[in-house]
Amino acid sequence: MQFQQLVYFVAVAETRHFTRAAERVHVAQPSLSQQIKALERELGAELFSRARGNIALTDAGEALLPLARRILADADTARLEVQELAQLRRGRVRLGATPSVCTGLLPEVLLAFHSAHPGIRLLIEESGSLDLVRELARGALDLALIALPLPPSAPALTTVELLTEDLVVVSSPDRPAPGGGGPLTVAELRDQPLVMFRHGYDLRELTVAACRAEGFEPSFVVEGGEMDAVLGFVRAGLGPAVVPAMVAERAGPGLRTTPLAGSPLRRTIALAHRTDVAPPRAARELMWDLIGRYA
Amino acid sequence: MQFQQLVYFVAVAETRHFTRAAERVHVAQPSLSQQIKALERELGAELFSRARGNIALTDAGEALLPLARRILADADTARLEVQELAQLRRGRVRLGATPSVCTGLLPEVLLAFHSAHPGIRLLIEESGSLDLVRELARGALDLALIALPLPPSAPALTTVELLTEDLVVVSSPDRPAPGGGGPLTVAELRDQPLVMFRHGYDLRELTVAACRAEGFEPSFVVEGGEMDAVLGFVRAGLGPAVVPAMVAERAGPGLRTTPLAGSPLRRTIALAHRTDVAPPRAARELMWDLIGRYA
DNA sequence: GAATTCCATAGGCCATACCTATGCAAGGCT
DNA sequence: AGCCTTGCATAGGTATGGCCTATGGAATTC
Repeated sequence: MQFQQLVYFVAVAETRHFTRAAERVHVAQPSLSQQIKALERELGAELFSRARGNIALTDAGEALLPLARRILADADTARLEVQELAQLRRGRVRLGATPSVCTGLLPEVLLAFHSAHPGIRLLIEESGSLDLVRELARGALDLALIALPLPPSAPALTTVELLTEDLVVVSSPDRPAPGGGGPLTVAELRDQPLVMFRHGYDLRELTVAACRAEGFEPSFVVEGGEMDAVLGFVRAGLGPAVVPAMVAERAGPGLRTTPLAGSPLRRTIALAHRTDVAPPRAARELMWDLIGRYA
Repeated sequence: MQFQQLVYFVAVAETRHFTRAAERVHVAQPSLSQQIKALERELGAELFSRARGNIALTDAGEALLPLARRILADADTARLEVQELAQLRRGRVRLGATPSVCTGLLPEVLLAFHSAHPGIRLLIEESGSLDLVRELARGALDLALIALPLPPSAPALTTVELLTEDLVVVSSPDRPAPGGGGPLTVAELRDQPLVMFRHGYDLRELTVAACRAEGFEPSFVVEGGEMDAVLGFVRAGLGPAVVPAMVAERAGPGLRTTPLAGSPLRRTIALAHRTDVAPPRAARELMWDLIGRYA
């Protein structure tokens, strides 16, 4: 059984006429006759009663017709669906990102991507790098934006470095500037109880690690909030916080930004995906957008 | 798109392995690779992510898989249904017959046919010849058993004469034999009020026509019943009736059968079907049974 | 009865599906 | 580290078979 044969069969069934059916499907009449005959031979039953000028379906033809139509409709549907996926008219991207990335660089990229491909659903998972790597490995995510280096448990992931950004100290302009106004050193944070993120933010691990490298354990005024809450606490004057420069820029008014001297605190944001399976078409497109914009 | 390509595609999707999929569908691995590639080219999208030892469906492949399965299942269903029809494991015969034929010759034929082909539904329409011919022409019947000659309105029907049978007079043994015991002439029915069938029985038209040919109009004790009722009335002694010899034979005890002298009353039962369309396979089989048994 | 209509058949051509042999890249083993 | 195995892709040759044109043959029409 072949798709062409079914097309021919349906054409004859609908026109009740071999010659006109042949015209409709754009083949010579003998070719159509042959294929109908081949189909009949394969199925072991006549499909049409060929009375001169009165072609009619036999009972076997009657039984085949609805199935043939459905098969052809399914084939059309398949072509259409696959094409829509390929042309990014449909689909989804499951993107994981750390909270600071979600706040910082994602919004404008996602806006541009969504404008270009309005049919693609964007599913964002906001988690710590560790969780994101696990979700990637499980296949629950197509892509993830994480801070390098990868956790040691990382399975076979491919990473593309997108950007390295400095971390800065934000504080309330209503309070004395930490360190007196100029660039700060990490050591100067020793006496500054910080507003700190909840566990899971790699910013937290990064900051704590930098303090420990300077020989002290940082102290926290308050800890546990998400990005927005932390900025709010800082703005209210609870204390300074260490955030990515990009976040500080966008945080709006009411915050003073102080760079860290010699940029000892940086982080590298990378795009990660599984090495063993290529990301879906839509995800590859988003990867391109990200790489083109930042790398 | 071709059925083979879908078969190969499903095999690879299920085994997640080109080489094993090739074994499963009994082709060489390069052939399978080529066909998958051809399918991907036609659809305009990759269907598998070919990572060494980890073949996985892409999103396009995910979209295609359920449709491919359904198409293949439909194709199997089509093959099966058509075969079952062809092998008389399923199907139906719509058979029309006059009431006397239904009573007389149909039962044993239908029993034999049903035993041979238990999957075939038998739909009997019991009507007068005129109605049967009309139903045949409409395509509402596959076959009809009618009394010849065909009504003048008969469209293009092919008839096969099955049998010619004498009509006989049945009467109650408790009453004096009509005509005194020997064979009767039609003329002798002039003084015999008959038990007569309802309109629609060709036996009625036949009998009345024979009487008129002898120059008299028959009179009826009672009229309007079906075959069983008529026999019952005769058995009860209401009067004699003219019935086919075959019916008289089967009518059981309680009836006296008197032949008509010189067999002036006969009828020919024929099998009729449309000339322009061949009857379905099952109907042809039943035709063969009828012709083999009676012609 | 000649013409027309319409499906089937015949024969040649070419596309393509299949095969075997080989290439090439990635792990795994000694 | 280097060889071997595994596994998909590629190359080239063969043959099946689908499509074409030309023709046959039966039934209907004028």
